[in-house]
Amino acid sequence: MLTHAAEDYLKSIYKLQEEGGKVSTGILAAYLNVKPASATGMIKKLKTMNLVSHERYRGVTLTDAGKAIALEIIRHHRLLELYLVKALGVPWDGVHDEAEKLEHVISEDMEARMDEFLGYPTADPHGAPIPDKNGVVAQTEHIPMTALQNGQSCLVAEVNDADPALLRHLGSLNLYPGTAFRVKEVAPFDGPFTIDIAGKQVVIGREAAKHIFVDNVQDTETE
Amino acid sequence: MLTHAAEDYLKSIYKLQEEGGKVSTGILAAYLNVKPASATGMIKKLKTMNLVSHERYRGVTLTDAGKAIALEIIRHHRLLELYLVKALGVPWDGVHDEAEKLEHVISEDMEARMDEFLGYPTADPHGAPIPDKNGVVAQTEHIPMTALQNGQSCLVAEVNDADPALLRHLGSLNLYPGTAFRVKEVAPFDGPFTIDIAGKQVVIGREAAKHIFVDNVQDTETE
DNA sequence: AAATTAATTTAGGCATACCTAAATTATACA
DNA sequence: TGTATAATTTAGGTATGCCTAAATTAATTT
Repeated sequence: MLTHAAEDYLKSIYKLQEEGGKVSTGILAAYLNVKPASATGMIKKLKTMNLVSHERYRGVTLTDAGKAIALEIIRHHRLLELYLVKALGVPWDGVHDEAEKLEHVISEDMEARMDEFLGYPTADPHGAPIPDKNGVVAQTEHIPMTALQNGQSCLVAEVNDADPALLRHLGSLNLYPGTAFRVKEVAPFDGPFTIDIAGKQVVIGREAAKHIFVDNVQDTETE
Repeated sequence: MLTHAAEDYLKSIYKLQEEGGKVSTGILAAYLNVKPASATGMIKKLKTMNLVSHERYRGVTLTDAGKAIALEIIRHHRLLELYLVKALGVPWDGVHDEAEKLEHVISEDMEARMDEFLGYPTADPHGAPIPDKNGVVAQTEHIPMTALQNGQSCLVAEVNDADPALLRHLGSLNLYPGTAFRVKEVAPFDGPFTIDIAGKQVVIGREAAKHIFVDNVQDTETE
């Protein structure tokens, strides 16, 4: 069995690979709040286990075996987040940290039981896809909110789960995945967004908007 | 924060203190499947943290602070066991190992939410008392089944949770805490027990009986 | 009381996973 | 192309928690 740290490295490499592309030692170290030298050491170890490919100075890539483990951990994490919200009523800004600890520890049996309890869900409370038990991730098209134009309407698809304070803020505005809103005004020079949501008018700062992703974007009349 | 290993030591010292009395380095090491030298090392560390008292060659005792932590971990473990049975339908012979891993990892918030979900229970699925959130353990009088005489009836109070195979066996006989039975015959020379349980007649081997504890013992007519 | 046996502790080592500091390699620019 | 800068790796050190083997202390037996 792998150590928790090794699992965290694999998970992080997967995520960085998804969004960025090339995963350098430095990027990985920064992402994990660890010094580059420490990342070098772990990469070496993972390489001997055939979980990553690595060429000096050229970055890491997951092997199929490494990717399978990364997806398994991500599946645990996201199932746990949803389970904590649905079964125990934990607020959505609290589930990330709890799941971060539990994901390394639960058995396959518990994973299966939570999956069944939740009705085989495909997204966690923040809208991130839950890989199925074979590691298949439903492909989704999420557009950054910052790309929206005046007058466009859409559905919240996903929000970044890392910052609890941001999540509390978004929760207070009801910006949960699945919620519809319409862009009323985008202030110039990278200013804030004014949106219509559930009949109310709300201002979303640029920084917050960067952490929100949407889909079902449609052009509507600007009044 | 304490390491998982340190928590396991405190928990084990507490349990050995409960049943036995004096906890020697060797007993503790054997209980934890560790060499005596390793136990010596951890005891030293726990002593510097004022969690145990220790005199060379005279055994360990928990300080109040150490006892509080031990009870906290035991509370986690037993709440988790009951939660896994009630909320996720895990069979009672599977919950011990799962709880053993989770007990070190759950937050106080999760502990409180499980406690509420379960209705502030006082015993785990094996009948062991769950300390309350202040570390108070309800005192119970559990008599070993091996002390029962012909014709006595009683309620199952607690069974040893360590051996899954035994638990499966007891489960198949419906010997869960709370279940009533009556001793029909005790075979001489430390032989097996024949009991009446839910209308059926069942034979319980001596070894199994050692792991069963009862209460509400009453003398009934021997037919 | 001395000698044997058992329990405990000390000493020294290993693996994990982190760190800092120094050395190396690659890249960018003048 | 040579040199400065940035990224990466190597080298050596820390702490945890385990191990074995040797030394010490206590308890038991005769």
